[in-house]
Amino acid sequence: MDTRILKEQNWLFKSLPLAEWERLLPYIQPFDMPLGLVLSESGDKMNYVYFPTTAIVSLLYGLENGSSAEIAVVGNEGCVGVAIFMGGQSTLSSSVVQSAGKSYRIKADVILEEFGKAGPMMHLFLRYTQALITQMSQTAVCNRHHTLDQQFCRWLLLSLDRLTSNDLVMTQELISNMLGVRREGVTEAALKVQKAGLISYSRGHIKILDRKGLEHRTCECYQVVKTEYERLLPDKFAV
Amino acid sequence: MDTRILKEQNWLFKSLPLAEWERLLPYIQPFDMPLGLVLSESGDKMNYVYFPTTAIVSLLYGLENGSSAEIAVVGNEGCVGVAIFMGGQSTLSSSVVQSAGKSYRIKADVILEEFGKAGPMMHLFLRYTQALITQMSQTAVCNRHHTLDQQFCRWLLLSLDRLTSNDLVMTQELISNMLGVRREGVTEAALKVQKAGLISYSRGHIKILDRKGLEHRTCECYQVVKTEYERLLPDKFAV
DNA sequence: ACTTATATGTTCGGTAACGAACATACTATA
DNA sequence: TATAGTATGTTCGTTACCGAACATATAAGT
Repeated sequence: MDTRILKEQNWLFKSLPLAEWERLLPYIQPFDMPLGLVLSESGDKMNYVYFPTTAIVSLLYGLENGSSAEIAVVGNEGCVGVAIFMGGQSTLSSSVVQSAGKSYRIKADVILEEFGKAGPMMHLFLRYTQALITQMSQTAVCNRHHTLDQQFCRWLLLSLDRLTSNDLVMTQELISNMLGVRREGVTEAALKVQKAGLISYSRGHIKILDRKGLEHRTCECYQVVKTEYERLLPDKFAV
Repeated sequence: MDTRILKEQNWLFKSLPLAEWERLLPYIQPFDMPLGLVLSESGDKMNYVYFPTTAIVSLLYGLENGSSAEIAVVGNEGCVGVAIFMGGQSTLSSSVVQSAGKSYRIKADVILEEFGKAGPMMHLFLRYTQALITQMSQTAVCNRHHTLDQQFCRWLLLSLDRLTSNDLVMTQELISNMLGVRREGVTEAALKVQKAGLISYSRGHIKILDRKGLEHRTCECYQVVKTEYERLLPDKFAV
């Protein structure tokens, strides 16, 4: 097994100048992310910043009545645990592995030490945080104004952008938790999109057949956020 | 007219150590905020960071179809223009004065200069930004799961917390823009809340009669965000 | 092969908010 | 005091989503 740590596997790593990278390298730990793993619960003090490579993590917000909603998605373009360097130590959101895969992690104090130098890493991480803020804001507006159909397509595209394959391992039940709607609603949306020939699925496996079609069917929110990510995180897709 | 600049008028100012404060002081400009003034439009490069004292600013997100939604509110606890020090220079949200009043502003390069020292000001501003992220996230979930009634009460309370009086100057039409719903919906909500004796209003003036009642009628989102603000911005209410 | 668990499909009545059209009432100002 | 402008109130049919209950179908375990 190859245990080398590859700078190119995460956009934040890739964008670090060599000096900073070499300072961090001894502290980078490989970390496996099985589906459903909870990296942090609402209000928990966070001990690590996680850098997904092939995994995808959802930032979720829960309500008293048990319902919840995803406010952002993090893949190999970013990191989980911005609250650590933002100074709050914890967040009210919880982070859950939405798609199994690999990641790296670094202890909070190591991150804080390097971040405090106010060098390239700080600026990089802050720019990423702003991209995250954009995603959260657009999600808020999307929740208000767009249909479940559109949001379902948007969610598929967000996941797709963070994977190398066209297959998602994800039940409709889980998607409904992310989107903060009923499972039945997702079933209806999925049926429509399948009938339109854009996806096919069965028992927790979704295959994307027509990506362009999904982009056409979703709301503007997907493209707006993507464009802003590309502005803030240049060459993201050259990873 | 008294043109002295008072440190106590804005929580971020108040929380700055003296050394930082004195470095900034020469660059602080008083700035009047009339109702409806647009501080920045979506995608504009921002030239100032604004620090409201008696004014309230809404961060709004617009969609292609002309509808919009408020994603956060900023009063004398914070500042408008976090994108400047986050490194993005611009945001997709626009900022509009929701309640007329006064503020201070500081040029972007002055803020960046002090921020780059990675001292107390940086940590303060980042902690505030995290509070803002919390507010945005909770708004996203609230948009998804709570009734217009509850959101109307929440909106009143958010404004109230940033004012000294119990009177809001605000038409139902404007509130509907903020909440991203129809004006008629706001009228119905306002009627119910008025019948319950919690507010009284007429033609753009809303008087809060029973604040506790509003807190009881709104969703958890209001208190959750307030508590997190108090954790991240200690002694906020000692301003 | 049989059972159990899980994922998806379908139906039904209910409701919150929508879109549009229109009615009323207060305010400003000519 | 007449008039125009603005803010609020009311109605009606429509729609998207909800909540619950139930039906089917595929996979997993023994």
